[in-house]
Amino acid sequence: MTVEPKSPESVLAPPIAPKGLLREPPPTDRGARRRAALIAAARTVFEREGYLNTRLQDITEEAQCSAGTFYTYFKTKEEIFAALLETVQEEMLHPGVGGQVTDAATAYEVLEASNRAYLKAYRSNGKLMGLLEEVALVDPVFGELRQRRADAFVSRNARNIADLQKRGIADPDLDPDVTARALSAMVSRTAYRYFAASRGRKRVNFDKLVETMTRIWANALQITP
Amino acid sequence: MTVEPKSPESVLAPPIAPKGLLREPPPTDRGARRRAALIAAARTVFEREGYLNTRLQDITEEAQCSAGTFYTYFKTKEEIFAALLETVQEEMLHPGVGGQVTDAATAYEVLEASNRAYLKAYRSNGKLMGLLEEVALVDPVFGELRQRRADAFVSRNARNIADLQKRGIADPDLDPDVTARALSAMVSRTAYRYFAASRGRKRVNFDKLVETMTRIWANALQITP
Amino acid sequence: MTVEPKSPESVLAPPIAPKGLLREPPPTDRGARRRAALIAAARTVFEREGYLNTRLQDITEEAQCSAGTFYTYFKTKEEIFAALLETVQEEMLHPGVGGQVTDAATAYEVLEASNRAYLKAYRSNGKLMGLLEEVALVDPVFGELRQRRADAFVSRNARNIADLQKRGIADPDLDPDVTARALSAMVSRTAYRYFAASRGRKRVNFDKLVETMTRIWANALQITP
Amino acid sequence: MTVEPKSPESVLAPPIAPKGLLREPPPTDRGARRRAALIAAARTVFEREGYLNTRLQDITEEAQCSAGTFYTYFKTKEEIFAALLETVQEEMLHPGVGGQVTDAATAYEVLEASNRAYLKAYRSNGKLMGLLEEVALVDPVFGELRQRRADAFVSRNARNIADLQKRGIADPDLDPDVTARALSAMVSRTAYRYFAASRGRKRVNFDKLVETMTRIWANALQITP
DNA sequence: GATGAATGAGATTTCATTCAT
DNA sequence: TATGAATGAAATCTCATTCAT
Repeated sequence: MTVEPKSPESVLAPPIAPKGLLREPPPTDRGARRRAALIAAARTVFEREGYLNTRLQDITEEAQCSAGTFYTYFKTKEEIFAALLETVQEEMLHPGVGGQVTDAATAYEVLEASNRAYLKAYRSNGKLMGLLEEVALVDPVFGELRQRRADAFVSRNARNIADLQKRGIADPDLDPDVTARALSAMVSRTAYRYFAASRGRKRVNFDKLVETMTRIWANALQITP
Repeated sequence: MTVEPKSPESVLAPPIAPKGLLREPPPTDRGARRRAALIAAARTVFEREGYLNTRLQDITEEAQCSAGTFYTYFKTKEEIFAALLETVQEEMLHPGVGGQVTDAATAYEVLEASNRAYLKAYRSNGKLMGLLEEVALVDPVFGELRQRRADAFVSRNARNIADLQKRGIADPDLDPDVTARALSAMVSRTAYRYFAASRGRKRVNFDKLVETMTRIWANALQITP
Repeated sequence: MTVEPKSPESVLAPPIAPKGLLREPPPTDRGARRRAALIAAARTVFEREGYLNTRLQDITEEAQCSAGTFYTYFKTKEEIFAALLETVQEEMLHPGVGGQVTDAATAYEVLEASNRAYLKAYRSNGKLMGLLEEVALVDPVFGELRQRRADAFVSRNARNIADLQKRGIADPDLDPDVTARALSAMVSRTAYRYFAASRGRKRVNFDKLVETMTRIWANALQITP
Repeated sequence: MTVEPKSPESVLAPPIAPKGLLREPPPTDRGARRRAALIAAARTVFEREGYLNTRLQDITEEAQCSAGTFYTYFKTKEEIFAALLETVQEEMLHPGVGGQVTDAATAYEVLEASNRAYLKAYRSNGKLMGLLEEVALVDPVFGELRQRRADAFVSRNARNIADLQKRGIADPDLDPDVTARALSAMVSRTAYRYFAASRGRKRVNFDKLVETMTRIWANALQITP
């Protein structure tokens, strides 16, 4: 199973994605600072209150500026959320040591590394990922955006699965598309449950989580480590 | 792997759930009809507009009654949604074919029958299931309710998996809890994608879907048919 | 000069006109009363403050109801203004005894009766006419509406003038279209000055005004009484 | 009919008028250029958007300067509009041919020259004249200003008419004041319709317009050329 | 002078809920 | 019960004007 070493987590699950509808950055330093403060405030409030419950006033209060100032930088809640995503996307998309997966790795090891990277990234941004889930469900723009991204990664995974099948490594009876979607959904949804929506429930052992995800995935494809 | 034949889909994924906060049914016939009409209207509008976008006025318009009448039967949007769930829960929970799974069935066959029943039920109420997803995310009451129900079924599945492991039929290296949650999530999430959130994308062949879900599940546990 | 006896003032100047964009009347008596109260309040406030200066809150305060109630009956300031116009249009359009002008009247007498009727109507609704002037200038919808109405009457006047010219009664060197527009503008604008925009200036003798308008008009066409 | 040859159009209709509330011109060259640029921008935007629709930001954007800079030169929208009027008043008031009217001209010829000059000036600044109409209606300061100016010219015209009556040249039955106001209104309003508010309607032949205005005026006074 | 960020009063609009009829 | 009018608390958004740099 050959995988581009650049972004291994992409084998498994969709990354987040900002919107292109962002205006040019403020010319002055002060403006940049204020904009950043608003975005930080937005993150704080969004994570505390949820996207829907957040009023613009909450954000400006958190950022300690007036209501009007918000509109100097953003037009809508949607727009500041897109800006927030853009701000954090780097940490979300390159969650660690993806590049270190070597060519010599077995398919199983690649899978494990990918899952680990993905879950690690998810864990360290759990609240934000939960937020993203909320927004995607509630705002069609983000919903479609996320959909498209997810689809892209699913089809890449599907190609990989088909490739493994051709080479006799994976169960040939599985439909590659459906399987890819199902396994991606499994990982991302499980991550969501443990890291984003874990309302006061017992925490899971991270290594065990990685191992289980990987083993399920490998078993499902009938890849034996 | 023994399963209570009553609700086979419960092996795999959480059912929907009504709320206990329902008032007593209206005494008169006319009242009962009104109430039913309001619930039917609510379903129509919810499915058309989404839960959040729906205003109570939309519902009363659809039900062709006045705004005030709504309050004769329900206090809030939440309450009518709970009533709607109660109305449909029977068809959701007993999707028909469940009872046909025999004791003699192999674990694989049980799995397949369960998946088929669950997916069939999901498919025939796709919009409503999507709605439920929205509401669970948006309204904490429903979110927690759904969580609890899901947890109950996940732990039952976990027990089943542990049992299979003990009997040497399932891969002993898998953590039963995490695995149960992951595979349940996989099925329910995949169903969601294909039947609830399938915005204009190509439809999947239903039998292939059932087969793939079942095979992944069986492979994951290392159960060979 | 033959004129349809129905609405003699139409010879000279455009009538006001409401909009067709009105919703159906409220079903209950109480609703009808409230709607009427809002329109009356709107007239009061519009005439006192001007159209632009009027806030919806001013109207609801004057009508002694809450802000929300406004929206039960109207969507915008524009809409309530249209409703107001509709309410008053009858008194504005049929300002008196138009039908009493007999066939035997000379062209001069017809002119005088028309002018008198128009000016009388204008005088008794001066503030409202001024308001209409403001709205037409400020809101394109009403501007165009008024334009179209005015054009219709101007062209009728133009036909009358052309007819008089053919019959040798009016100065043949005048362009009928331009003349019709010019004389109509003269009357309506003069009325506006004296009755709508007469900010504290000395009042004019009404009969002298009628006489002068008529004489100018007659002289202009070279009709000698 | 003797007329001061300086500004013949004043016989017929009111000129535009600047305000006295203007501050001293900026000392530096750069300042003067900036101010001029702002005024030019204001004219562009006012004519494009209308006075009311124009936000100060529109003007500063058009002038390519910052919002704060506006306040270096003007205090309000009102003030920059006054400055704009001052800038254009020369071309509005001395439209060219005025001085060429000789003493030997007959009253009719004077009338025609005056009308031609006025209409020509109006035509070449149609949009601005329309703007002035809007501002006069919307802003009481400009409204009164315009009123006073108009009154001044009307009374001069009234004196002229009275003079012609005394000399037996004009119809003695006309009230000089009302007549002066009416005929002035006729010309200015007609000009407005054709040159300022001619939204897509067919254009008028300019010479015919001049001729008709003049002939109506002459006929009205019973002056035969 | 110039900049552009910051302000905040003020206006509109929505809609769940109450209440008089 | 049914009606639909009335309410009024939010929340959003605009923009003239001020001010720190």
